[in-house]
Amino acid sequence: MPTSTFYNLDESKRKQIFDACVEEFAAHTYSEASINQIIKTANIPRGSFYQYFADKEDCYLYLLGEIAKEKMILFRDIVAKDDDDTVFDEYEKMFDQAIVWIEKKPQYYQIGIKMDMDNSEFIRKLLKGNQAGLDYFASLIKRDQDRGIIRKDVDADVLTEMLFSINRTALMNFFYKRDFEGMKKQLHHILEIIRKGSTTEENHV
Amino acid sequence: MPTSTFYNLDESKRKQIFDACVEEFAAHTYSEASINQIIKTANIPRGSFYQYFADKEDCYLYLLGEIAKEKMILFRDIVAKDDDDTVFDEYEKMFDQAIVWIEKKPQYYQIGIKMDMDNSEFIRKLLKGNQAGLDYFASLIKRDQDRGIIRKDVDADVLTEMLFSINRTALMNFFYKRDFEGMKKQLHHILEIIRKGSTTEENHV
DNA sequence: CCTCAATATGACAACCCTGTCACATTTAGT
DNA sequence: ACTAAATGTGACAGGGTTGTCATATTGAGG
Repeated sequence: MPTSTFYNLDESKRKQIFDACVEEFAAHTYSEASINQIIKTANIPRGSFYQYFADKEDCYLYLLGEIAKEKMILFRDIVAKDDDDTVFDEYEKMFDQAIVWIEKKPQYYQIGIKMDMDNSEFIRKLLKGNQAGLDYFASLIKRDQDRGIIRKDVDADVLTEMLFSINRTALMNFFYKRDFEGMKKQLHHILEIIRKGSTTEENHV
Repeated sequence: MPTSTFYNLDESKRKQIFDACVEEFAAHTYSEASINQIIKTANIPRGSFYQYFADKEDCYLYLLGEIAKEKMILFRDIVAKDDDDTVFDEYEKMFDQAIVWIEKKPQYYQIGIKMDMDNSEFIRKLLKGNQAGLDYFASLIKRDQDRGIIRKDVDADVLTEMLFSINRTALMNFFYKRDFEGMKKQLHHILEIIRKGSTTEENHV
């Protein structure tokens, strides 16, 4: 937690510091990010930084917290759920949301990428708790198996992993190429393959 | 290139240094790896390191070269090709090979993982040239489309990316869990889904 | 106006790192 | 045995990092 001193600051100064953190943690891994750089960008003296944050970890957690808040606000009312949606439909909707997020705040997304790239103990612990999404998707798949949409011999966990693995790659690609329509089409195509397979009917032995 | 002095060393001493490099670069990213640590592990003085290698890059390239040599030797005669193989069969064989490699030399594989994690200019350049495999697979897919095994409306590049993305995730998983049979089964299951799809026939509209 | 707490500040210690270089030692050839 | 080249060596310079702390400044209440 940042100190009360930090929260007593002008909002403009707080933003100045926040922005400097975003810039640094988007450009570098947690481990590689430099407080020296942050204070230089934010234009505050070294001592002040430590008046506001206990240390680098404190600063990083603050940053993640703020980003999570913004994300919450952005997506609060956007989630249009349709009970007829299959897991694939929901997946596509989620993907679209992710793309909106990336386009709106590319730097925040890059912070996530860099977070994934780090393998310090601190970050590994932080990432551990992030597997709720996986369970949610596995449950959707099971639901669709009960509805008779997905074959029962498909392993829900395996399919979940496939979807997440592909999602990761696709978002990464999007991030670098920024071809919104192309990416949506490509993902749709991938889901078609996962739905119906890639081989001709004769080969569905 | 290491200096001639290095190659004039006893093989045992060279191995000692090589092993220290493996240990360090398996545990840390290229950027994070420390020459200090290497010389400590190899038990050689600082000056000697620079008598053998121009710098860290030189040392790393030497390491990669040695590993590539070993890999070549290991796989020289193992590649049993069958003209009736589909791209999926070849893919599975490749996966098996990768698993053999990981089981034989887990540290070498980890060096690869750590290499992927680094994003220094030097490593990025190094990784650029590594996309030959992708093209090869795309060509196999097109071949199977001509053979009538894979549907023509499937985009070869998209399918290639799917396969590689999944491969990556699967190998990563294997690396951490080391469940050989489980992993093989899981990959087979994934390929079944990619072949035949995951939905019931009624839903193949 | 004066005092005391809150806040600002940059020099500093302590710890990393890499690459160099003058000097010591070993080895090979005459 | 003597010389010259090859090799071994660790102190050092110059750069980075984080977190601390004594001191300066500011602001608010009596």
